[in-house]
Amino acid sequence: MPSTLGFALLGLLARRPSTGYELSRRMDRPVGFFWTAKHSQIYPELKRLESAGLTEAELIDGPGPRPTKRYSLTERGMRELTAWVSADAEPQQVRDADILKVWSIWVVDPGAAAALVHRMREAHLARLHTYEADLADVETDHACRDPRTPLFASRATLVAGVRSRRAALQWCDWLLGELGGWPVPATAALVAG
Amino acid sequence: MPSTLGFALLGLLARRPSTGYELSRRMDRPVGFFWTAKHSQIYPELKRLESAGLTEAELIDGPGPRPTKRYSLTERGMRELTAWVSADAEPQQVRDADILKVWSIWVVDPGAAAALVHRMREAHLARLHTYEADLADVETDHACRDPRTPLFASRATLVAGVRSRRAALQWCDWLLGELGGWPVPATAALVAG
DNA sequence: TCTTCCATGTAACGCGTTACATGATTTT
DNA sequence: AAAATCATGTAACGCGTTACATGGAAGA
Repeated sequence: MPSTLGFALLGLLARRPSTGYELSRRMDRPVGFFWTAKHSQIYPELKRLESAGLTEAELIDGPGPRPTKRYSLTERGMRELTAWVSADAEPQQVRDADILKVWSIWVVDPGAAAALVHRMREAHLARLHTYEADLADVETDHACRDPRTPLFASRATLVAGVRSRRAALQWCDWLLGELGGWPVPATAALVAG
Repeated sequence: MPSTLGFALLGLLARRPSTGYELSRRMDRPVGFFWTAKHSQIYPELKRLESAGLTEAELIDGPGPRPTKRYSLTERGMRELTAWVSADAEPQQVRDADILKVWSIWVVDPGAAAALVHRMREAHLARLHTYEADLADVETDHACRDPRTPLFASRATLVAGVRSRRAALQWCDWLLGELGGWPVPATAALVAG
């Protein structure tokens, strides 16, 4: 069975055939918002998928010193993809370095803590704007309402992004409120006075 | 500079000194909700932190065949931790296999898609209950309101968990609504009729 | 007696990032 | 002429998981 990256590539190829380079470009967005890979990981994985019979390659004209291959899904590849989508997923554990940092936020004074949360808030806000712009773009096509279209699925992931970032923003605001009501250390108090 | 796991361990030791085994138990919750590690990763990392002068170990009585060491933070360790908390973090990229799966959800029929989203919804709900229970426990102690206490930071991370899971639940419900309005394939239609 | 828990480690492997390597075409 | 872009790969390294190894104490 392919790795998670393998299924991401199968998902890209199910939408349309591509070369390795195109796949590494297409990984950027919107799927790259939730799963990323560099080209150095993509090329070997494509070879593995091909030798597993899930994709097939056709040699085409290309610029570089090496031959260019256009990959597409085989029937077996499509079956593997649908099976993976339908299958029960074991619950994944979260890894969030920001929240880990907040878990140790008590070691700095509330002023420095608030500064940290402010920076996190701005990062979430910037990401929210990106998601919203891409979502607006997707929604100009009425096909995005039909669950059988790739565009519907892209829209669903972007909506997930928008909602999670809005929740993160609200959490930052809540946290700033909690930090704000407390006496600040000497330097900050002097500035305030 | 330590790895992210290193800072997680420094954060644990800043709260109280512990042996390697205790640290691997304490990684479970609440910090483990957002960063996990197995004991096989913790023991070598503790050695690295010690040789970097960020922690120090004291030999104590223990059961196993090997000597037991109780680790605690040095002054330098505490300084590294506060510097890391205060420092600007480079934006981390998200990795979410669930959303990746939804990004390919268009390859299955809307009935199977809805079943998948239902299972995701239940997983989020179960996690939400865990977070809420731990949060209720933390909030019995009034120290959780003071930003200079470890309990405040634990509370902040648990609130983050609650809010993100609630957002995920609402997204699942939205997605089920989008999937629901569409004609289902033969077998499901027969059951409905 | 068998299993579980306590307790500390090492080894092998897979996934992911950074860096190295090559060379044509297009842009500055 | 130099730099960026197109384009495809390999190598080295770090982080994380699974499996292996050891042995005492407590409970079923």
